[in-house]
This record gives sequence, structure tokens and C-alpha cells, in this order.
Amino acid sequence: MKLYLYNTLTRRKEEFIPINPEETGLYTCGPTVYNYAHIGNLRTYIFEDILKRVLRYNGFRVRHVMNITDVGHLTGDRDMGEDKLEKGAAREGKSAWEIAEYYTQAFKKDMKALNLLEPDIWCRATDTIPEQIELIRILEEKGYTYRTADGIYFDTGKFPDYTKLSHQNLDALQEGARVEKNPEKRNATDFALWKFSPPDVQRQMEWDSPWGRGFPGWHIECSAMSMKFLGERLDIHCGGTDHINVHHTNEIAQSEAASGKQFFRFWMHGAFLNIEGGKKMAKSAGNFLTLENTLIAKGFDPLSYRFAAFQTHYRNPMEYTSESMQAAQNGLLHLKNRLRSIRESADMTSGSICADFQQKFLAEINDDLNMPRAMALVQEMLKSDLSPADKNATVLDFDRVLGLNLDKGDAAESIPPQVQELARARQKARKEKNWAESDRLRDAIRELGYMVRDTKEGMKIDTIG
RNA sequence: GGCGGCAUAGCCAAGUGGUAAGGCAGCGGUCUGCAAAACCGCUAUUCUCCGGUUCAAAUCCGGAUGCCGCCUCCA
Repeated sequence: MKLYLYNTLTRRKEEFIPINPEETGLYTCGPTVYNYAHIGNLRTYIFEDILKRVLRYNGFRVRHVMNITDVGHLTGDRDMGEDKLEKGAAREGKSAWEIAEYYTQAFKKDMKALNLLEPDIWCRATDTIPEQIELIRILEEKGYTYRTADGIYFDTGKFPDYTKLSHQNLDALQEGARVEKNPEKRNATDFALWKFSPPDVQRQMEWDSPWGRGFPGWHIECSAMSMKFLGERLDIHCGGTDHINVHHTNEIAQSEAASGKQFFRFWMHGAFLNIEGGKKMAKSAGNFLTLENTLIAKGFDPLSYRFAAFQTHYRNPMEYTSESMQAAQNGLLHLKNRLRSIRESADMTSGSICADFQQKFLAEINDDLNMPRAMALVQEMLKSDLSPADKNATVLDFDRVLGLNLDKGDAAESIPPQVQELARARQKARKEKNWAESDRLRDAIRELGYMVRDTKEGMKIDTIG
């Protein structure tokens, strides 16, 4: 079955066909590791994880590269602010390198909690400085660069297709720009390839280059790393919608100017997560919600957030509220309970994947990753008249894409002795029809995080959640 | 100011010409000592409003209103 993906470049859904049938190249813009990822960031990574899983489900072998931006990303606008890493270091009294390492680990922990597949290649911007310098050198040789007092810049005026991704009208953009101008720039859209170390401040991260001691601009790393690790497999490049106008547009300009060839064929962008009645999440607005502080600390399973993300199509803004999280948590729990029920009802060893539902599932996910419909289909399948064993086999097949760990969450594997003791006492109380004691013990067990169910086969104990 | 998007039940949200998916919440029932879990059933004659095109529109066109994003670091 054909796989259709929405391509920002053409603003249409297009059939995806890899350049190299042996291996599909996927590049996803990774975090700038100067702080924790917030759940809005994480929504984009969930979208990218689904994309990767869908590619695999379709039988494509995927080579996935994710960068870690640990230098060059500035806080200010128009290449004139501070380096985020150096600023983070100052804030926390650590070195820029320590900051990068700490938040990289924090990010990987979040990924694991959300069941996001690890990329095949992690790469740090600071590990590819020579490649970045080489790319800038080629651009210089081809006449795309110019020098200002603070760095080497890319002249966007020399790249005619500059707006092919953003589809923007640059004249309008210039008139509307309400930012401080960098007077040395030839065009408002020009961007730094290499920044010189400031004369008055000692940077922690700096390197020698043909143009002087300094550090790379923000965009050049992704170009250098894409080319280094994906070479002739520049299939799909992803990120958040906010990257369309500047970051990805600049990547395309510098990459295609240097290579003379098309940089990625597919560009895919995830929409934002909004909170508080449609407002976007901003670290400055005091609504910096992380997996840890808003979900885990409040007792939500991180996978509930993954489940929540499936309720909205990735190209539409998603509304975050504690109510919607609770709804997702309930929905996931309900789904797992239902599967447990199915598994208890019959022998699971003979189950086989239902080809008809598998085709329908494929049709939904291959229609530009329509997860809301895919989830609806899961419900339809579970309500169908398939045998319990086939339902189980089919849902586990779908879970290759869903990644909700639907193979887990059955009856608690190891029940603490304390709970077992209470359960035995409750059995006894029930036999004696001492309902008050029986109910008291049930509550006590619940306090410890387990729930009891009185079934025809006797009492069963499960974990809650 | 420029560009783009969105407006669907109490809430979240699919659906882009053929007569309203799914989830959550709620209600009724089966089961149960009572629960819980599960299961069955019910819950928008209607898709912000006003016009238009069409045999047919939530879906296309025009207008109004409201909300949001980008244009500035940002997933």
C-alpha cells in the first residue's frame, strides 16, 4: 500500500518513495540542550517517532539521525544574542559542556519514558565542527558568503529559491519586521555561518577556523550532519512548524548552494501544543511544563501523554489541559483493562493477525499518519467479532506503531508480600461473609497501589495503571 | 501591517461534495454480597453566523464574527 505524507515543500500530500530503496534517511531536528524539554517539544518528537514507526511498518529500513545542538544557538534575534549554552552555564554555575551533557541525558530519559525509539545516530554539533567549517569554505568559494565585523554571513540574495519552503513574500516580511536590524547584513534574511568570538568575553566553546576563532552559526550544523550521516539518502527532514520560516529555510539555502543538489525531498512539520485556551507554551510565560513537573509528579503515566497526542492529528494544534490529560490517562487505562480482559477470556497462543483490520490500519496511518483514525480503528477492531486470540495478536501488531506497550500491563507480575497477606485475609473475610472487613481490606490494598477483582475464577490482583 | 491556520456534542477531536469516526465524561442495563473491571445499549436532524454554487455542502465560493500561530529565540 502506498504511503502518503504531507510535504511542506509542495503543500500537498505526496506518495513517499525513498531515494535509495535499501535504506530511508530520516533527519529529525533534536533539542538544544540548555534546559529541559517541555511537553510541547515532546509532542513533536512523538510525531517523529510515529513517522519512523510507520516507515518501518511499511517495510522501509530507516536510518534515523538526530542532532544535539550544544553550541551556536543564540537567545537573541538576527544572530545578535547570547549563546544559549553559555547563558545556561552562567545561570547554573556549570561549564557549557556540563550543561550540554546534563540536559542531553535528561532528554534521553524523557524519550525513554515516552517509548520513543532511539535514533540510529546521535550527533552533537560540537562533534562536527570540521565538517561545518568545510561546508562554509565551499560556500565561500562559490561566492555565497560575505564578512561582517562579527562573522561570516550567507547572502540569501544569491539563492533565488530562498522561499520555496516557507512560501513567504519577502517584501512583506521586510516591511513587517519589528526587530532591531543588523546594519551590516545585506538582506534581512541573511544569517550567520560562522560567528567570531567576542573580543571582550571569553567563550567556553570556541574553535579556530580560516576566518578566525569563533563558533558555528545555528543552521550550519544540521546541513553538515545531514550530509555526513545521510549522504545520498536525504529523504525526510522533520521539525516543529516554527522551523519552517527560518531554520529549515536556511538549511536548504546553504546546503543546496553548496552541493548544487536538492537537500531533502520531504519536509514534515509538527504543529504546536497550546495551553490555556490556545496560548503557545513559552518558557518565559511561566508555563514551562515538563514531563517530570506536570505529568510524572502528578501521577500521570508518560504513555498517557503519548496516547493524548494520538487524539489530535500532528498537523493541527493540540490543546493541553489537565482535563484532556486525565481523559487520556483514563482512555489508556481502559484500553489496557480491556486487553487484560480479552487475554483472560481465552487461550492466546493460537491468535493470528487479522489481515482485513491490518489493511485498514495501514490505510489510516499511511494517510499522512492519521493517528486519530488509527485509534478509532483499534476500538472498532476490539468491538468486532474476532476471536479474543486474534484481537490480541492484531492489537500487538498495531502496537508496533502505537508504541503504547500494550503487551504489558497484565496481572501484576510480582505482588509484594504485604499485599498478598491482605489479599489472603480478604479471601477469608469473604468466605465468612464479613463484608465490612472485606471492603476494608480492599481499600487497604488499593492504598498500596493494587486493585482486586472478584471474578468467577476467584480474586485477582492487578496494579492500578 | 503582511502571511497562514482554526471554529464540529459537557470536554478532547476525526471527517474536505453524498447525508456526522473515536476517546473522555454522563445515563440505563448485565455481572457482583456491594464494588471494581469487563460487556451491551443510549447521548449532535446537525457541524460559529449570513448569503451563494450544486440533485446533494460540516466539506466548495463570498462575507461577518471569534480564536490562534508565524513574520523575533522557539518543537
